[in-house]
Amino acid sequence: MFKPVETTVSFPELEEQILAWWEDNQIVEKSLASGSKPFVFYEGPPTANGRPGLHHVISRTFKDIICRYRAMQGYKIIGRREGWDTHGLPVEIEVEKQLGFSGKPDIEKYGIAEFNARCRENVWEYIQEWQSFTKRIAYWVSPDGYYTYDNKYIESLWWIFRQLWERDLLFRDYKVTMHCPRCGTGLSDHEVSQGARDDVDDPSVFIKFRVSGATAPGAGVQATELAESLRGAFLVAWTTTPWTLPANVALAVKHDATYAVVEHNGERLIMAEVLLPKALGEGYTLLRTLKGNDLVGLRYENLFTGVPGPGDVVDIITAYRVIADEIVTMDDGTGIVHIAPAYGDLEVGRKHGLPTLFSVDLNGKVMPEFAELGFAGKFFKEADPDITRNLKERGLLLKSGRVRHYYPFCWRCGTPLLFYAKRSWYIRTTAFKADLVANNQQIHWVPEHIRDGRFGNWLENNIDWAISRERYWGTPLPIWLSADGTHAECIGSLAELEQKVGRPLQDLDLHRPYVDELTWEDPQHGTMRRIPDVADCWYDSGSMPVAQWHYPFENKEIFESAHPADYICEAVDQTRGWFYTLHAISTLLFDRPAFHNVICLGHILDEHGQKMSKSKGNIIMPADVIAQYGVDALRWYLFTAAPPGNPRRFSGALVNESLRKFMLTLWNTYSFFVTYANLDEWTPAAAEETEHAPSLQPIDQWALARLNGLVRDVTANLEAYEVFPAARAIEVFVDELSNWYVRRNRRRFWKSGADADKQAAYHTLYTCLLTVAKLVAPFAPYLAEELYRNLTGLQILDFRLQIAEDKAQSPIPNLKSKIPTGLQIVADEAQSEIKNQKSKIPESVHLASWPLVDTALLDDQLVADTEALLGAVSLGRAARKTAGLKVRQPLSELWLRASTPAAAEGLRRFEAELRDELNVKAVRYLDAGSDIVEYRFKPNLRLVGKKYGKQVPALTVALKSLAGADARAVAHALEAGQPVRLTVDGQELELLPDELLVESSAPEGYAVADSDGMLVALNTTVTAELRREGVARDLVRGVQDARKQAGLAISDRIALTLTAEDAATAELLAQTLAAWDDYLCGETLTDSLVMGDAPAGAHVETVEIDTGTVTLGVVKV
RNA sequence: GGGCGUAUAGCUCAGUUGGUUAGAGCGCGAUCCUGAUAAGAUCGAGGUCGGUGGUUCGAGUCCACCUACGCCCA
Repeated sequence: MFKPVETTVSFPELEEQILAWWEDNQIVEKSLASGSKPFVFYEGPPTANGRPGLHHVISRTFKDIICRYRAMQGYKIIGRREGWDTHGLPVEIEVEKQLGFSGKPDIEKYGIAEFNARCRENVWEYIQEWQSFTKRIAYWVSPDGYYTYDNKYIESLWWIFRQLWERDLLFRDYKVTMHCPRCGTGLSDHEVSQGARDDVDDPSVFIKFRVSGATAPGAGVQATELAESLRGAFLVAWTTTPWTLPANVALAVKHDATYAVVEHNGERLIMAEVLLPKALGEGYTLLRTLKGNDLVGLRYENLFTGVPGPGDVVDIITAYRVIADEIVTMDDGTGIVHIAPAYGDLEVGRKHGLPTLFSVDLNGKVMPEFAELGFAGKFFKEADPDITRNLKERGLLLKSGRVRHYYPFCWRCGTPLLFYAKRSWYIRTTAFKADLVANNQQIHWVPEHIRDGRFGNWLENNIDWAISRERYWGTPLPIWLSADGTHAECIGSLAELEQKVGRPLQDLDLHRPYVDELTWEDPQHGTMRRIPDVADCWYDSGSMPVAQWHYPFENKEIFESAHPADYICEAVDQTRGWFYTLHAISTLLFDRPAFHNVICLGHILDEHGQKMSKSKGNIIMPADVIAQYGVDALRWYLFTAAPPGNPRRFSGALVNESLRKFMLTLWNTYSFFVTYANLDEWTPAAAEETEHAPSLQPIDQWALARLNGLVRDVTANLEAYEVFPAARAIEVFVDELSNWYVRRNRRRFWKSGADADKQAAYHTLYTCLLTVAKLVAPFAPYLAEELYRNLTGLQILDFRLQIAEDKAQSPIPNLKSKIPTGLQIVADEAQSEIKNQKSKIPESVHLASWPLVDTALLDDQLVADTEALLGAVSLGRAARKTAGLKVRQPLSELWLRASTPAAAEGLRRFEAELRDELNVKAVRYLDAGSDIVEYRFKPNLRLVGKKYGKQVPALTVALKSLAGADARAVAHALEAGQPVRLTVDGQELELLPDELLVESSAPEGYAVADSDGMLVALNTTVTAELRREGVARDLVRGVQDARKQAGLAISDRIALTLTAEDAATAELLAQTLAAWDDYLCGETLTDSLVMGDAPAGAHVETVEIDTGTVTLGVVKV
């Protein structure tokens, strides 16, 4: 007995009920605690200061499905817990907005302690929404999670810093940031893009740099000779920022571009040949040309003398030379680019070993060192004319003008921004580039192209990781610097810090400003103070494998068994975010990857392919979709819509399609099964008795073979983290189960009695449904649970237990409300007996075992034969369509030709199915012996192509020209499995049977359809006898329809009256009934059949037969 | 500007190592089937597989270049 199942179902309601049941029975907790073999998962932490969106649904469902799958396989999932990213600029900006702040000075005034306290609260702003969302989408993680602002978490981060420090991997260098000289703060990329304009009026100056005649160290003889010959010539560079010229240290050329030396107004100028006309117009004479590479190493006389940064020792010999770099383009200017690392070209400078020189300070003022030149103290933009005038006076200005172009401004105050090289802390990842690349090769990426594409390239072009941020709400860098700036220490634990400051710090909040207040005296170097920077918050999340366990201070065993992860999953934008930081930290600390498998998700777009954003108003909230269609439909859509790496367009309509196409199909099959199983009082115990029983029909064997093939394929795909093909395979199976197996076998279920054949059908369908429920469990956890718990009998056991408990409590229990309609339960057992039965079955599908393939039931040949059968059925219907013969009209014969002898063999096996499905009396096979058709041949290109190559076209022609007796002879040979000799281009070839494809013409007078080498021809002659049989079937259908319309139960018996509208119809009716009245009565449960008008109260319907209308009257008896 | 990805029917998407007539679902039109189904079947309209060139007996598939869009970086 099963709980009755209605075909109408509200999935959102069902899901809410199951959710409540999960909670009442601690299913999540039990699942989290289950398993033995370890499987390691890392939760990539989101920030809870925004609301969860669809992109969170997709990443969480893809995380969830793999964890569920592994749990069902008996793995103990380590790290299946919440994680929260709590630090960083986005949080600060949110709080700044709330407080109406416009920059760091406001924060300092407000107080760092209060500001950070607000940040700490802000990160939990939507935590409740996140938690209920997580629960509702059935993302099963332990709420006992990690969060990055926790003191313990930070202590682990400090430990990592210390490891790096000891290995000299933490260092200080310049970093170019966008800096607002008025606000005195760096700006994030986001802020910069808010204030950038592309029509800014700026100077456009062409500067001459005099070639000194010397060369940089390491230059060869040729370069030395060239330098000598070019002595006194000018390299011409172009800039829109003359204020950066005092910081110039090099000139860059493009290595493979052509440069010209020209005579112009009595001077020799050097610049890119293609840009000569633009820069100089007409008045010049070409002297010679050179490649960019030839110029490399030339020295020139510096225009000004830049100032080294405080504490820097600069080796000036490395400056004022020509370098070749990829940043140089031939788009505008002169093809020679002026390089000032301090103000934007830092990477170029680092790559070529150039010094960093300054001329403007952080307030945007020209430094006092330039006082003699008259522009010291000027705001940098205002120094432009002075510098230009100075160069003009010295004869170093070729020409000057104005230009409109892109330039960034502060979004708050409108001040032009400086590109400014500031002191910054770095992790020396470049020292491990080879290891980063090698370890990446061990990672299984889905999709694969990320490994050597986006991620691989990123690693190949690795730059040191700038780790420090001049901000407030973040992990404080544990570096203390002496007052004289020469001594630094990195603290690796709280205990060490306590020792330094000489007092316990148990109650210390490891954030600014509290850690900033801790100082100590160093005997040699004076007071040690913490540097003010905090860590890049990507460092926080990338360290989570270590820090989430407070390693190495606690949980050593857990950590050691939980690194690397077996699986992680996030969207593609994390290649340079979390994926990279995990990988980098793991490689530097442990020399191994942080994860073995990763699914990299594409972005979710709206239905027009636009990014979802607040400003466009096209955001779809997950809660709305879930309320309408349910979580499973949404999840199923996400798994089946597209491979996960692709971007996907989203709309509610698409989710609805998943619901109708997949979920309802499965539900209705399930409902069909339960309805009839209950009528027959069939139980799973009966199934065990008929296992492998000979009464299994071929179609049962097919269903079980298909099912086991499905288990095999789904398992293989999930093993490879290929969720999309796994889900699609299930979808196809469910469709075939419903629209082939159930449709073909309905009669076996509703016939009376309980013979072995019926048992076989129940056994087969039950096995398919229960196995599918388990396969579906990781994908659609609610639906699977409902199916599983009813099919295993657990739901009924629960009802019985409920009744038994109520009876024990109250002598007259009122149970009606608790039992579904239609369910008869008599529970006389003791509670202990029911509990005993329950205990034998895992209580939830998510605690059940993943299905194993029963290889004995696999039968690829049978599956292939059925596929051929389905193809033949489809062609037969098409042939009927063209002939205008409905399937209800029986026909005498069908001719069939398969594409290969093997396929023909398979079709013979299912001849009965084919006859029945296409309603024909006989199936005949077209072979070489039947000469009603002409044969044609084509090469099987897949085989022949590789073997014969260029001869293929000639072979095709030769085959095409075969006709008549020759063709028949070839067909004979192929059927006998013998090779065929054929002369092609004067050469005799021997073609094997597999290498040819046979086609044939349609027989005369038949309705024909063909496809892929298979042909079906129907004899369209309808004899009087066939016609009567057709009419009988029309009548049956009409009566059945009338019964249904009259609202009769399936088992109700009726009295039937029939009236024809005219004589011809009456005649046909009479002839039909003479032969078919038993059939009609039997099919429709008719006890009495009377020709004549319907009695009063009868349900009346009409049915059309060949000659006219017949009126039916149906009365229940 | 660079890297990566995507481009196939009106829409959403499949398309195995290159192979014979490029598919599915939705939508539209028509017909049919049905005592599980909110369903199903068949047919039809709808494709220069983004473009150009190349390799090959043969290209949606491989290569080069170009175009559009997306993401990341500069």
